[in-house]
Amino acid sequence: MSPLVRSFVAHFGEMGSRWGINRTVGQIYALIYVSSRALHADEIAEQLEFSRSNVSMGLKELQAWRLVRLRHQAGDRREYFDAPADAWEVFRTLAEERRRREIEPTLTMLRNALMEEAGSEEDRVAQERMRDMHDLIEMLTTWFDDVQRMDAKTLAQLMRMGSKVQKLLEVASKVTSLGSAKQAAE
Amino acid sequence: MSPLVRSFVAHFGEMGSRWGINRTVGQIYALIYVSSRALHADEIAEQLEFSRSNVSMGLKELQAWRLVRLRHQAGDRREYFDAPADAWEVFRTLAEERRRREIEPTLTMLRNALMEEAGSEEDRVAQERMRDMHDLIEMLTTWFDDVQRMDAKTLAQLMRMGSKVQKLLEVASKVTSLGSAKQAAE
DNA sequence: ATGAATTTTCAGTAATTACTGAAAGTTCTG
DNA sequence: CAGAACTTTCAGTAATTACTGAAAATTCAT
Repeated sequence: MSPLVRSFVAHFGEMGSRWGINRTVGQIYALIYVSSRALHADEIAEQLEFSRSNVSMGLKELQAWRLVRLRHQAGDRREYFDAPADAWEVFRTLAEERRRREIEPTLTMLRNALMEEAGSEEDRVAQERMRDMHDLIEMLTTWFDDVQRMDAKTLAQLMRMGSKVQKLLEVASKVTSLGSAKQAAE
Repeated sequence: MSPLVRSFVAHFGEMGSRWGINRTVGQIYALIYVSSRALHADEIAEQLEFSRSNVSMGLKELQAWRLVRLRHQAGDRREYFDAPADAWEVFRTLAEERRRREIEPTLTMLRNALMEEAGSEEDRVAQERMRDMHDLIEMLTTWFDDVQRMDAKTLAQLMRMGSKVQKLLEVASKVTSLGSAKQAAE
């Protein structure tokens, strides 16, 4: 492993452990991500100096996260793994998985809590806070769904605009049916 | 603690441990967040059945994340803690802290790696992947900065629009100087 | 200053999580 | 279908992380 790859892999190990992902899994992913070709488990074990079984478990987890893909090479029985190179795709996958694993269960818990009859003033306040949290999460995820549905071009355009979109919205509101009366008043 | 609060606290404990945050810290935060008034460390220790010192450490960490605020009550020497109730503010704080702790160091690492001379074809490919990742992260954070600078009204409007913003952008591009030639061609 | 009330630190221990090697399982080839 | 090539599982152990209680430090009132 070159020093370049080594530092990338090490950094991802550290970062992985700050997220729920464990260090070795982060390193395995990093190695596959920067690699120009698909790798098989023995190569990974050798390069990172992990046991073969550790690599096996790590790959299983990365597959569960859909961050790596299983590949087969003609005339070779071993399983090879590579990772999508498109960073935006990776980001999207991560977002989807986190949503499924963390966001959805949280929303379910909050909804259940909000269905309960508040037994006290304390509970009433608690429910109020939970409702705010629920509504924010729902808004953010709905919005993110919409963003995902946009094509890459629109998205890039929107991002490039940044806060200038504010101006655009102001203008837009003046030409929509709702805005026209307001425009006349101004 | 009512069953309502108990389940909220328990859930946050679980979720905390999936993020880098440890379980007890998650529970302490959850308790403070849903509470109608500021709490002091002994109350928290008693309610969650943690040792006083564990609570002390947890509060220190939550303060470092800027998720709780230290308060003083007149005529009481103890330190009370509460949490901002506005969910959007909480989200923003979390995003800022994660950025400082995780995103910025990652960008630094990537920039350093990209300054290095690639010593091999393998390194060249690795740098290419790192550049993609760097550019995506930078785009997302720049964009997020812009979003943060928007006022709440614009933001809500933008979110409510969701993917309909695509139509708006199409229209906008036709009335800008750059878009006018394109429009003529169509 | 004294000491009571409170918070923090930290060394030791408990609990959890990660990792390994050996064994079992699977898949393919001849 | 034997056995070679490869992957997975899992019980045991190592490493890490979390938690506690005792002691030290801080803060404040008198």
